[in-house]
Amino acid sequence: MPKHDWLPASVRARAADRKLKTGEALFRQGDRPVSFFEVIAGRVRLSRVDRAGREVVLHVAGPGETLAEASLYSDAYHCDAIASTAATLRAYPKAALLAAFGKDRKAAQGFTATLARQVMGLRTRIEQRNIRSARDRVRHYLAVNAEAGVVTVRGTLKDLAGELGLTHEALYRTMAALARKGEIKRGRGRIVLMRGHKV
Amino acid sequence: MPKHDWLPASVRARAADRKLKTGEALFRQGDRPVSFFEVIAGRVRLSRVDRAGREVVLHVAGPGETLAEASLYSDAYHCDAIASTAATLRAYPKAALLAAFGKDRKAAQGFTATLARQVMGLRTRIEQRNIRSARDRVRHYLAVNAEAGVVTVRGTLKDLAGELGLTHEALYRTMAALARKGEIKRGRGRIVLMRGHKV
DNA sequence: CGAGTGATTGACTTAGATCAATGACCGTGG
DNA sequence: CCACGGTCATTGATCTAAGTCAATCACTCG
Repeated sequence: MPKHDWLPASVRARAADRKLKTGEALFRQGDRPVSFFEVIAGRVRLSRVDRAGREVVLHVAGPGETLAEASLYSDAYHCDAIASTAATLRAYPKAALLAAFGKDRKAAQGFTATLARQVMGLRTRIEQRNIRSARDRVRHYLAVNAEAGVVTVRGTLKDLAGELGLTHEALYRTMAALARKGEIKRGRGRIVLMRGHKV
Repeated sequence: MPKHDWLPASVRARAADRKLKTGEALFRQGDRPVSFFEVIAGRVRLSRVDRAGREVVLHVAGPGETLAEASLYSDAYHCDAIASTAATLRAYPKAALLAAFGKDRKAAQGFTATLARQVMGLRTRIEQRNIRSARDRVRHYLAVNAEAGVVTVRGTLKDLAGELGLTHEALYRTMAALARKGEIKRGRGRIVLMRGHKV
């Protein structure tokens, strides 16, 4: 997860927190962006309303995620941001941020590098979703996220299931099957990949 | 799709094209990045090899796409890039690009804005993949990509099926069903959303 | 005029979603 | 201190939507 360590102190100092109740809007399509947001707690969804009047969700941002970064470079939001749960947001003034980028080469570069890394990570996740089989999807996830053959699971398995685009039941079953076959070993919060198992 | 119009002429001038045969490597994990690549034709996959010796694909880049942007800010590739088909790549020297960003505020900002837009687009695609039902997935796609109620299909429907994470058969059937219900009207290369159909 | 590919539809199969139930583990408030 | 409500983890049974295999038709391109 991005640590936002590229944020210069000058901008951090001017951050303001804002709380939203469920269903409350942070901004609406067409509003002029004055801030750049980071989700501290809760969940906020970005959505549009289609011609048939239905809401189309573009993204759901959770804690640690950042919101509508493209709006930093445009003068109107192109979607609504609405709290899906009670939520706390950290608002960084857009002007201060842009000014900092102008002055501070490191800050601008840090921001760009963060985005570049995000792009690559997101593409990897999409690639993962192209895998139909639950087993191979899990294998792909494990292979991509392993450090020296060990995957550390942050959060609950239910969350992981969501990230993988599986139901939690499917994930439990798949993990159980892999463990049964000796492909992995499970411990609290960590999964060890056993190398050399027959494919 | 990104037009790369933020690329300053100074960098464009120093671009060099390179052709790869199927299976040929553009770069390998650990190599020092000297260029930033754009796919002109063909397909190139980014992948790693896991502990069990299997290749894990991180991303497949097609024409117009850009490769390993994060490597601009790191001094070693963290994956291999291998041509999946015969391919043509455009290489922009990393040093020239970075230098241009230092001098030319507009260029740096353009690059960052492009990345920001990509991040949002990719997140929307992931959101779409969270939708299980083929019908709703197609509906989501149409709603997100419609301009004034009309979606222009670029490329073949098979390609679109791939982008949606569906088999082409499933897509054909779903589209036929939506057309039958009067939800959409199809013409060559375009799909018209009919508003006011009952949900 | 074939050969190759996209578009389309049918029949069949299956993997994974859904519904459901149970046990383990908290935290918490009386 | 413990009983209770909540969530996670896990497993079983069932069902269905989408994948797979297959065939046909319309094109386009040398």
